[in-house]
Amino acid sequence: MTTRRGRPPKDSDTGLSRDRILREALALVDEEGLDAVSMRKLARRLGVDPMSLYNHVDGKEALLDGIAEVLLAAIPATTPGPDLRTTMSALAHGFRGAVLGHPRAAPLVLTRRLASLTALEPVEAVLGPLLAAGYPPERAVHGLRAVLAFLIGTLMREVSAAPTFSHGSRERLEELEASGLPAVAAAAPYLAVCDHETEFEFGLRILLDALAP
Amino acid sequence: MTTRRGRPPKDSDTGLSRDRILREALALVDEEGLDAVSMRKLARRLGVDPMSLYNHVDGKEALLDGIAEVLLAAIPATTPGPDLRTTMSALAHGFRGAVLGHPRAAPLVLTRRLASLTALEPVEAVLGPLLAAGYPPERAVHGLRAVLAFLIGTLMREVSAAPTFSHGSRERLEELEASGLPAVAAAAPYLAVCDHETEFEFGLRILLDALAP
DNA sequence: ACCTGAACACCGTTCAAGT
DNA sequence: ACCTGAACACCGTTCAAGT
Repeated sequence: MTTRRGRPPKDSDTGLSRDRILREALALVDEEGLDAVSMRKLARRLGVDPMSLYNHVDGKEALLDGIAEVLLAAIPATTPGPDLRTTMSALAHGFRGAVLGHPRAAPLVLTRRLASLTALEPVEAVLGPLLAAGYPPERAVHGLRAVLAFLIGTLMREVSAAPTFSHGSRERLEELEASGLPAVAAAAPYLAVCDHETEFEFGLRILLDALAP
Repeated sequence: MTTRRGRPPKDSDTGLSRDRILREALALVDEEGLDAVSMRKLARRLGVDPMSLYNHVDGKEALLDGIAEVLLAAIPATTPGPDLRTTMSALAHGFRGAVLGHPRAAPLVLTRRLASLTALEPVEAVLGPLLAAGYPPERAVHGLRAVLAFLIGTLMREVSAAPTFSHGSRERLEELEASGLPAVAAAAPYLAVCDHETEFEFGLRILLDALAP
């Protein structure tokens, strides 16, 4: 909220800026999905020539990276809790919350190799307590990566961009039962349904049991 | 290798078929990457009008789903081993091998919600031993899903479509050390490097310790 | 320093026509 | 049943021109 060098409020209406572009782009993704994003459509929404965007953003790929970074920046800062387990759990939930806040944009975070160092604070917040608890740094990093891999995989599923054997349709259940595969048939009622919340907690618990007992 | 109703060998040269299209598409992805895939370019490679593809494939999205299923079909059949742990480990390695066989196509498998029931045999191969060992089906499914989430997340990273804090560049190391974040700086040498093989084994071991002790 | 618009080389897909 | 090609409504980005 620092005043902006006396420029008139025009700035936030017609004045373009990387920030305004990224915010509008995220809104576009939220409303119409990732596939609907195009430089031209985004420019139309901003009331601007498509080429004007290139003054603030390095092309479409960079635009998508920018959106991903906006999401990452929304991970709430986490102060170390009473023990390792609760801080790690809080961070995992914070990451999940930030990503699920914009489900249609989520694949950008989960899928792109981000070059920048956004999201380094959350890493510090995990690594700090682990090191303080006496974990050797190498093992701490392995642990961090295992949890992160799990988070990325579950979130991809939650956001419905990854394979499940579900979405609870009646037919799905019948297909599974008729598959001719005995174990699949026996577990069909559970395969046909997927409660993301409990799947998330289940996997996270297992990992934290192993890492922060 | 069943003979094809006496049609001349022409079939595999100019004759189009879903199979030939998918094989050529996978080759195209392997050579030029996912972004290079277009119906028109694929048709050019097949020496055919772009519109001819639509006689065998339902559009571009369906084409990409088809490629993903080709990859999934390459998961080697796994016969149950001596114990739970080795069969589950074998399956995880089989999945990883199939995906890493076509790294540039991998995101298709890891990222798309597949409608079809390909890859149901691997599920049977995991669930069977779990149920036989007395696991309640609900818990078996949770376990399966936790492992799958981890696999998807790690593979996404291996295939370089997901965030890391590495690829072992000298500068990366220095950036991390200069980040001002003490734990990040302390663990910098390990953060700057990522051996996919050992990360994979580490995470898998933890999960299997919890699921098949 | 920023914005514009024409132009280029592409896309996926519909549709009517051919064999 | 399968293949074709013109046509439509889009793309991302370069480049020269404006202010």
